[in-house]
Amino acid sequence: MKPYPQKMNFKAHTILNPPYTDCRQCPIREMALFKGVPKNRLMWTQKYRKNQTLISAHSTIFQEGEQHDYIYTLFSGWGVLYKTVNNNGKRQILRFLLPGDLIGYQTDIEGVSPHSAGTITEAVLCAFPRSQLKTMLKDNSELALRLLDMETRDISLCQNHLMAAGRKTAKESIAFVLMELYYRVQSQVKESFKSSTCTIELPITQEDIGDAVGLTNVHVNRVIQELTNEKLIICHKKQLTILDEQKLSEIAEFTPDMINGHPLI
Amino acid sequence: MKPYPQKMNFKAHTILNPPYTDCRQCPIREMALFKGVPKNRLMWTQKYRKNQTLISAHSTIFQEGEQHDYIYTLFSGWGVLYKTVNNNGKRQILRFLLPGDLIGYQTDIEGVSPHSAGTITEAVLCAFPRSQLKTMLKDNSELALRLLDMETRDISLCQNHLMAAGRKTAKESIAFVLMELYYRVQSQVKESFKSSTCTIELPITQEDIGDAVGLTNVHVNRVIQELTNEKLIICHKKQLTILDEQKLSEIAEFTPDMINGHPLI
DNA sequence: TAACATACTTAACGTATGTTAATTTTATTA
DNA sequence: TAATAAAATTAACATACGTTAAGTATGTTA
Repeated sequence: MKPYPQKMNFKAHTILNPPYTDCRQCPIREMALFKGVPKNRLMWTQKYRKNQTLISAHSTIFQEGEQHDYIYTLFSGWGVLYKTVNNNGKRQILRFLLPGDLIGYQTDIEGVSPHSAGTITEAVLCAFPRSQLKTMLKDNSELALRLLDMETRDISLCQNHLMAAGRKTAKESIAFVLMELYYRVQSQVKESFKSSTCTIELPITQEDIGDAVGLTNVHVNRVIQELTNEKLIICHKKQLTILDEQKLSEIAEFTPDMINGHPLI
Repeated sequence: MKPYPQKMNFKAHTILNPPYTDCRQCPIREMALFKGVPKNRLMWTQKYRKNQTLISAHSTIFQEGEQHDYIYTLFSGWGVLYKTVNNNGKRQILRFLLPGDLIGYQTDIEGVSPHSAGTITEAVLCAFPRSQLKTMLKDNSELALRLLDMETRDISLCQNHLMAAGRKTAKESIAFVLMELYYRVQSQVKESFKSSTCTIELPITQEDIGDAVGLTNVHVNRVIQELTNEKLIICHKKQLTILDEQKLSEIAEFTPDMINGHPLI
């Protein structure tokens, strides 16, 4: 197997054009860290935040082993958190990042990140200095509790993910990834749209799916063909349609409350 | 493969003989949740905690899908956090539990646990009502920050574990598990003993190791024989000796600061 | 100490998934 | 629109790990 390129095919962190949004007007705030903070107390966010940055697809946000002084909120687009096994050059995707997700909070005591973060699609990031966050958490226990909830959700996602990678067959774990992403996306769209469609935009490659659960792109393709032939899904041109939610849930052993049981809204 | 028994061979949660320890005198407090709380403010812990319970080896603490009103601190002994794949009966160990570890904080919004917890050896647990903890966290931002640090460490452990299960070979991932446990145990013993020995008590079975990284007990055995023949380890009668820390670290891609970078003491 | 259960060890064989490589489809850029 | 790169698809073949099973060592209980 061709090892995952060390220098990535990612273009270096490219800031294309920084737009700007007032935190008080932020349409995704209820999914993000500052959920529930009253608008008149969003002064500090306004004061300390960097302007938003628009980043091209397949860029690096930060790399494993690096220090970085900012923590980020994904405002729009998809991203990915991953680690690379140096011995064999393989990549393990730890998590797909969707709007509202916090990126870069985790570091060791020296501020070094244990994983890399990058974009999958073009994306907009909000940034906040880590030092400021620490102060804010100390002074504001509600914010600390909110962050605690987010980290607790991340542990649950990671544990489910671990079970998929460690103990599920290829078919089960691929079904699991698809269902998880399907529900995470669905939980972000408005209630009114939720039941109206069973198709989502899925901007990831089959290699990404494989790197999430420890399979090769070739084998992921075999399984996706199988799921397609069984009329469980249609997965084509970055669109995923779930044809048989019931059966797919059984194969994946996925229940919607793995997502909805840890709501971020 | 024989599926992991649904009803476990675990004896039902057996309280053998409840000892008692004053929180203010607790010898492991610096590794546990209440680290750093001044002794004169440990009143609430004294007031609300249940007496310690001594639990026999291979018992269930709580089960996946159950509600439980207490959160626990492992005072002594080893435990394990796991999930079971219903489809194929396999067990995925999420984490080995060592003294100081917090058990049962994670639940969904209805208070249902996403995983099971059990003991490996005889163990002593401290218990605290979940409802009280919530209040304490709100009133005491230091405690919330401490819990946040513990959860952040758990995410890191889980992410490393995920990489081992998903992208490492059998040899690499088994070496990884051994190194992680070796360092976690070493980080718990006093500084003075640290360098004096490279042997630890390892009370787990080869099946446990397999269930942690997605391998069968037979294959774990093959690899352990291989590591033994290469004079990297001695693993016999629940004792593990690291003969070549350097080489083993390279195989596992394990660095001590994966543990020490998130110190709980 | 005997009897039993659990864990470890080893071997022979099976299979799910990996590897390589060629072809086709889809996306990107000139 | 043509030219090129990236992703998906398919086939033939290779292998790391799983399965089964039998034997040995170790731990536990009567």
